[in-house]
Amino acid sequence: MMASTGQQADERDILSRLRFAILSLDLVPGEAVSERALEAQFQVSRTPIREALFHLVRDGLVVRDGRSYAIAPFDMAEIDEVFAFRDIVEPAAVRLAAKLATPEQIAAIRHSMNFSHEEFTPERWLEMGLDFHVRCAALSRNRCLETALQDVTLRTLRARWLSFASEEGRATTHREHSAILNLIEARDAEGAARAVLAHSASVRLEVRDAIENARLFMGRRGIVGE
Amino acid sequence: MMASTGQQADERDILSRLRFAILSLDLVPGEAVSERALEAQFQVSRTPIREALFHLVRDGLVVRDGRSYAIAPFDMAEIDEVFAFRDIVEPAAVRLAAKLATPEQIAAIRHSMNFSHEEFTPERWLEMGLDFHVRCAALSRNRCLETALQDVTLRTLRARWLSFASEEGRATTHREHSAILNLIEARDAEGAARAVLAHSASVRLEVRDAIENARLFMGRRGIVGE
DNA sequence: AATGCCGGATTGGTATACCAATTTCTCGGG
DNA sequence: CCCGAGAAATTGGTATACCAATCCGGCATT
Repeated sequence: MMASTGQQADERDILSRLRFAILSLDLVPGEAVSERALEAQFQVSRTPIREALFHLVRDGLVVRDGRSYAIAPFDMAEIDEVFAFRDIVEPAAVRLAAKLATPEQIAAIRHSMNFSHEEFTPERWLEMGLDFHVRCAALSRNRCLETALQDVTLRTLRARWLSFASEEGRATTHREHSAILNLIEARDAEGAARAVLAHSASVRLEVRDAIENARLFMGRRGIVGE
Repeated sequence: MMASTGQQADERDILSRLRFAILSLDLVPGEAVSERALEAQFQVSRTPIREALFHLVRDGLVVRDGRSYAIAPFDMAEIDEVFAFRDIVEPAAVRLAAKLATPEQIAAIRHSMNFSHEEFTPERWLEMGLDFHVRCAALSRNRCLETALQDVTLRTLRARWLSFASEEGRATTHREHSAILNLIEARDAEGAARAVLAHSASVRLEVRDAIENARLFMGRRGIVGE
């Protein structure tokens, strides 16, 4: 069946618990799930399970085929689309951010960035939810940009989770994020846009590697596309 | 209480019925709603009502303040953000569309466009749901672009509904849409991008006008922002 | 042995019952 | 007349019961 994660009734809400189970590959990509099985596993009734599943479908971690649910497989094609999309939207977002961000906002991002980097635990990294890119997008003062980036960021959540397993990957990310933030602070819109594109390209490669490495752990159904 | 729309139990699913009630201003922007009141009005149990409300919150037609629901007021600031976002994303989408669209896809869009224009009924226009912009975005073969445009299009749904009350507004829209589609067909990526921007600007003005005109019908809570 | 049909088990969708928290109303004291 | 305390009603959140559709397996027939 499944491992240790979700048996005793945590305090955390069911959405977080389910998401964690998916991200940690406790629930296998490509595998079918049913509301009732989850109800039994997580010891909550179907109503909140259903609600959580809605969110997870929306976030792309669960897919529906007709009436039945399945854990979303890794979709290489989708990942390419996500990064292509980000390359359109994120440069525009940081250009605006470079114009509009206040020093306080920048400091706040830098603080939580360092905080979560120095004392890294999967739960914290996940709980904080809004990550760097979403918070930068928020600096653009355009909620559409912010939520679009958030949606799209969520779709690579599992892959990033995989690639964040190594301290090295985290360090690279932290360095590039710092650089972007500095450029925003310096009001260098074009520089920030370029840095974002470069960062995107490197993360894209990392993510694809991480999935390839995880390929062995997953059945043929676990990875699709391309 | 409320007008004629939703009393007898239609066949249509509750999400459509609720959305229609909101779009037609049967449910007043800014007004509080409760699951139980809707349950009584629409003669379905709270479970599907909750589900529908979840979708409507996601689409921006309903807002949550703490635990309670309210019909989303028109938000002028949000509308500006929506159009700013579209001006970033849509040109990129049609550029890709101009590269990738097949003649069949273009013909399909043109057909349903003319179809829904010639024999216009509010229900059909609404039911078809995916409208021109979303379908064009789909031509980019990037699902992120498609869903981002869809999300953002939904957020101006009520405003466009208002502006589509006049045959004149519909005709203008139809003409501009045709022009964009022709440019895509001609593989003129830059021309299509320019046409989209021009169209966006004109629609933006139309939409703001429509809301201003509707201002009188709505209480102070019905319009916020700016 | 292969196939097709039937029945039970499982599924998601819906209705309803129950609860705790919040809001609203009322009524008494100042 | 105003204000506040407490009770009653209303709210969203959750659990559960019920239903119809679907899926699956086994048995009978060929």
